[in-house]
Amino acid sequence: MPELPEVEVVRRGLVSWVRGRTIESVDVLDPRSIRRHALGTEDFIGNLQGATVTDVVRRGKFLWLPLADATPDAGPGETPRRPAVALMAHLGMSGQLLMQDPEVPDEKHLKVRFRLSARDGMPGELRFVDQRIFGGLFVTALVPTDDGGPGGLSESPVPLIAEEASHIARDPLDPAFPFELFYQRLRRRKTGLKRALLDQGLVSGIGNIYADEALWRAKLHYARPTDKLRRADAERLLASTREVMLDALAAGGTSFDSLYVNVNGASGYFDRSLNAYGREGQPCRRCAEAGIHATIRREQFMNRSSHTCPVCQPRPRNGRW
DNA sequence: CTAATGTCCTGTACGC
DNA sequence: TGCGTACAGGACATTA
Repeated sequence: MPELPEVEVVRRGLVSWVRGRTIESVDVLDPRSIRRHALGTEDFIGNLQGATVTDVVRRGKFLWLPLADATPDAGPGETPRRPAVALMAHLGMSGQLLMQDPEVPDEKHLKVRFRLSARDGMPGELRFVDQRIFGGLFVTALVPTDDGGPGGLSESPVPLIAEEASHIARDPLDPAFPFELFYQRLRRRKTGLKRALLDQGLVSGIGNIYADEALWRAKLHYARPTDKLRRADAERLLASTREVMLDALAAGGTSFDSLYVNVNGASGYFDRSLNAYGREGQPCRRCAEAGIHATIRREQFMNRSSHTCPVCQPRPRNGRW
């Protein structure tokens, strides 16, 4: 279940394999994986064939490969022949981007194959594998951004952002994350804290797992009203998301059922240090250390599971906080 | 405009 | 054993 740390692990893993290489051919084995490409399979392939990958860039959980035309650039002062575009990827629940030798048999859920120009010692194919098909690929325009580039943790940020990701907020690990703007928007909302954390337009990169982990770490309940949240609580919560994500990043991403693996196919192992998510019925570690017996509780919220400690994350009463 | 709900998907786990 | 059902959830469309 890739969230920001997993997507960033994929980005870092991918960049040295694909930068500077040309897409020679594309196989779309399941058109459902490119359903967000409105103009269809032929147009998708036509946009990619012959294009050269210049970078791998991330905003929130969106990942894109900016493309350059394979043909020589237009002369000075002339307009480029084609508008700037990128190959966009979202991993959804179970998406993987794998570098693979052509000899390796197709994965069971292989959806799209890219044959790349040969390079010594490097696998010849980039493969998009996705079991649950919540993820997908499409071609998007690159457009100017007024907030200093895509941000994220990209190595070479360019002043262009993928159009389909331009509504996505910066993430908590982004040095340019605008805390004041975030806090003001949070206060203007009338909803629960977790719902706001999962809104990628407010703060990006957080999914169900890290939302539960960050709320646990900050000792905040998911239903805390956002319109009354104190600045200190918001700051602590943001710091908690950063800590959880940095731990996961250091471990190479989280993995639960081996659906998620990084670009080279290796699973992460951060799941062993989760404190709330998936720990229903088990003791709250923080309370246990204080000599208090408390059991992690799982509740349905927003059609998904929320994990809290009833002792150190008390439910708000009448919204009076 | 905001907030909340429904939809897309497949594989696994589990009760009977 | 097989069958049905619940569950996992990111992003966006739809509804209120």
